[in-house]
Amino acid sequence: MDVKTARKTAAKTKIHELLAASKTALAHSDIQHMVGGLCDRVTIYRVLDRLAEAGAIHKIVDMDGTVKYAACRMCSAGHHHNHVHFSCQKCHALLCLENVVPSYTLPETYTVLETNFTLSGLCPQCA
Amino acid sequence: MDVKTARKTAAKTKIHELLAASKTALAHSDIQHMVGGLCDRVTIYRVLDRLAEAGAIHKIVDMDGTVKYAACRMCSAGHHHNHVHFSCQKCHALLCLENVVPSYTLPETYTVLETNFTLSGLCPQCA
DNA sequence: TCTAAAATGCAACTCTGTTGCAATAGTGCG
DNA sequence: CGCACTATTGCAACAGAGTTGCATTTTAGA
Repeated sequence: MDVKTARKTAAKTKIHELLAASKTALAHSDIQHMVGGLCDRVTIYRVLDRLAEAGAIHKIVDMDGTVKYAACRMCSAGHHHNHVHFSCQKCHALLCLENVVPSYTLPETYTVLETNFTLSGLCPQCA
Repeated sequence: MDVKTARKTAAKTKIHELLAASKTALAHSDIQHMVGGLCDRVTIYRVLDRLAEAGAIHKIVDMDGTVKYAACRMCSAGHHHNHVHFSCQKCHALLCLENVVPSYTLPETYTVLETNFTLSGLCPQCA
């Protein structure tokens, strides 16, 4: 049982701060640009993985296939990520609509473990 | 107004047939494997683009970011793609649940142009 | 049959993400 | 405080997906 104890590092702290401060989900390239030369490209990937693993952030795949990350905000209780994401086709921002939870009916034969609802269009700023 | 007239080619026919015959959505790599040496890797990309452009197939981004394609079946009327996709975590199949259409309520300030609902878990075969 | 343009093949390239390994730096303990 | 253990980082090299330019082939229509 070798339990790994996470360490506090500059990169981890900075990246988590950036995500927590951002109103929209950020792509790896956004983060890379924002941290400047603080750490390596690979480190960012690894930090994002660790933060996601730890449940501090969640990973979102946009409709166009780009991967983004957002800090978990209202996930404290139960930690479900079945809320809706909105992807703006103009400014390419991806935002979490934490309080929009869609409903659907599925045959019993399917076991749902995760959901991903993404709406695409124009956000309030770009409409 | 130079209208491009589409041509019927071996690659296009074959790829469309494959997609029409498949119960699940196929990735580029699946198709590449299935067509054998019939055509180049790049040609597959271009044919898929053209078929999607023509509305014969639609492009789906899976929850893990992989891109897949499926023939349009029930899209004849209105041609909306707001049905649900199911992604199996075990066999990695991606299937369209054409008759499952979720409902949700969104603030008026958002303009929705496209939707992408993907559920992930275990399909009837793998459950 | 002939021709314009659509489609293909090939090579080279970009972008995103991963992996192995040596070097660096937190963290707990004495 | 100083040490040891190991999580974390940087670097380089690699893998996979997708794109682009260009010369060549092929289709469809006249």
